[in-house]
Amino acid sequence: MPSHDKGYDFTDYPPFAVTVDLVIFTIIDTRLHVLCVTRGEKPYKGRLALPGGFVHIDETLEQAARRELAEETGVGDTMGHIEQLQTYGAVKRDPRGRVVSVAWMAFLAHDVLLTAGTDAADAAFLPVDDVLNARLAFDHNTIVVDALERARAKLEYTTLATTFLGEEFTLPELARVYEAFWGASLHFSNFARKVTSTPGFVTSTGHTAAPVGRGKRPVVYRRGHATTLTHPILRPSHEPGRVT
Amino acid sequence: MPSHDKGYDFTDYPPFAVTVDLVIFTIIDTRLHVLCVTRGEKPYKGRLALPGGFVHIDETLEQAARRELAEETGVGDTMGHIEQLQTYGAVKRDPRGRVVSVAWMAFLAHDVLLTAGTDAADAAFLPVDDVLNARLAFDHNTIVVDALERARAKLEYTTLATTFLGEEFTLPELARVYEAFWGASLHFSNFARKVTSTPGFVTSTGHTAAPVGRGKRPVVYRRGHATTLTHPILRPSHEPGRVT
DNA sequence: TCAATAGTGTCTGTAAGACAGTATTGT
DNA sequence: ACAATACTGTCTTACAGACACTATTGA
Repeated sequence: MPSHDKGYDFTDYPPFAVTVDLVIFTIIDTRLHVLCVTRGEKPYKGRLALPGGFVHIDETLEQAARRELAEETGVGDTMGHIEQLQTYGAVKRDPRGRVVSVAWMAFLAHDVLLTAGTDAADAAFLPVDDVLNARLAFDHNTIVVDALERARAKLEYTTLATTFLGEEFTLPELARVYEAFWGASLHFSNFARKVTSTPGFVTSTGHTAAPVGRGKRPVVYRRGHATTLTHPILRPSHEPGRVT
Repeated sequence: MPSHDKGYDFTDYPPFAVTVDLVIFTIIDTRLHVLCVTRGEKPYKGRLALPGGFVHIDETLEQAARRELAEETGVGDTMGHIEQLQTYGAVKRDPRGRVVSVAWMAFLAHDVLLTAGTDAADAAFLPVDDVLNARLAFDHNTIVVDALERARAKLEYTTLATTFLGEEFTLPELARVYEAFWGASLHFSNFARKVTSTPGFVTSTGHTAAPVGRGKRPVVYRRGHATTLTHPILRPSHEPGRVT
């Protein structure tokens, strides 16, 4: 029990445990995947769960999230994208006691994951549909649903789709990121025109990549400096994101 | 220290305190206000702060937020709008020890506040600019900035602006809600056409209200069933919301 | 009558969506 | 030659923004 001796007492607060849980998205072979672990301890032993763990007493929430991310995937701080999602605090969400969990969402390129050595043998990327249909531990199903909806919405008005790709990428590859998230095939010709005409979204490298199958060589692009889109790339469903 | 006797121990988790803090917005006389309290205890005694308090061991985070909202304003659960904003967990954000705060944002109509009796004499609605310029306790300045940006963005693509008004309202009143948040005068004629042509945004009552000054009687509307807007009402600045 | 408020009508520029057409590649 | 991929061009429709104009009210 911490006593900081500053003229006031702090011994009578309700004792909580605080954890972080991560929804780590990546795209493997045009399909969206989420990192899951199999729990080796009670409670929910043997069940699928999101990676996460207790926040240390001397680290911030973001440090805890990045630490867990590094432990499970091996990627460093500069890779990809991470942001706080929401905090879950139902009274009985953890049978061990009162645990509040700060959920985070991370976007990673899959080729980064291949080079980064992960020693977590119990962790695996599963297709998002399989994760949604599985019975996860705790309230992790809810967290995945919330993260997915938030991620889908953010792709519309940010340039974060590029974080799923390497340093260099082609427009068809970028389009497949959107399609993986939205589950719909978008009109590529209009997509390409929109992306290239948005200032700061992508910049051409001038050279082309190897042809895909028997086709024209696609132009190779890099990320631009823009982070938000004035004119969003809307989902083909034409329905706006449900916002909570 | 809770021991639930389920075959595993839970005594070695780091001890945290969890609080909720509320950014309660309302519009008074066309200006945006935020509820602030003056702290009567250490730390930061005498300083302005956001209303909030410790989460009880047997209540959810949302219950704690709604309890604090009711304590400070006297409004019930069905009034206005409340949503979770973000959680703040810097290591030394509270000098008493390790406190994680779940921030919430609430939208309330001012006339509701007048009828609801509030017994919190230390609480007062202050103009948002004054709050932003004041040195608040803890990291509450950051929380207010984050809440304001989130609120401004949500007005664009939701119908939440109506939560600042009574059951019945006029289009000029609704326009002034947007102007209060965005700090810019919008083109009212286009605004009125857009609002009335958006299905489910507002429904006309058929009758008119008293004239404002020497002018035409405005038509009285009620809220529609829509919650999100397919075609957002964009800020006149034409800059999209900065998203973090 | 005048000024202030609350709209309605109209015009223009821009962007989205559909889709035809062209260029480049492997088989 | 043909099919597959990666674009470019064009057309239509819709909406945003600007602004002129009308309607109603009090001073």
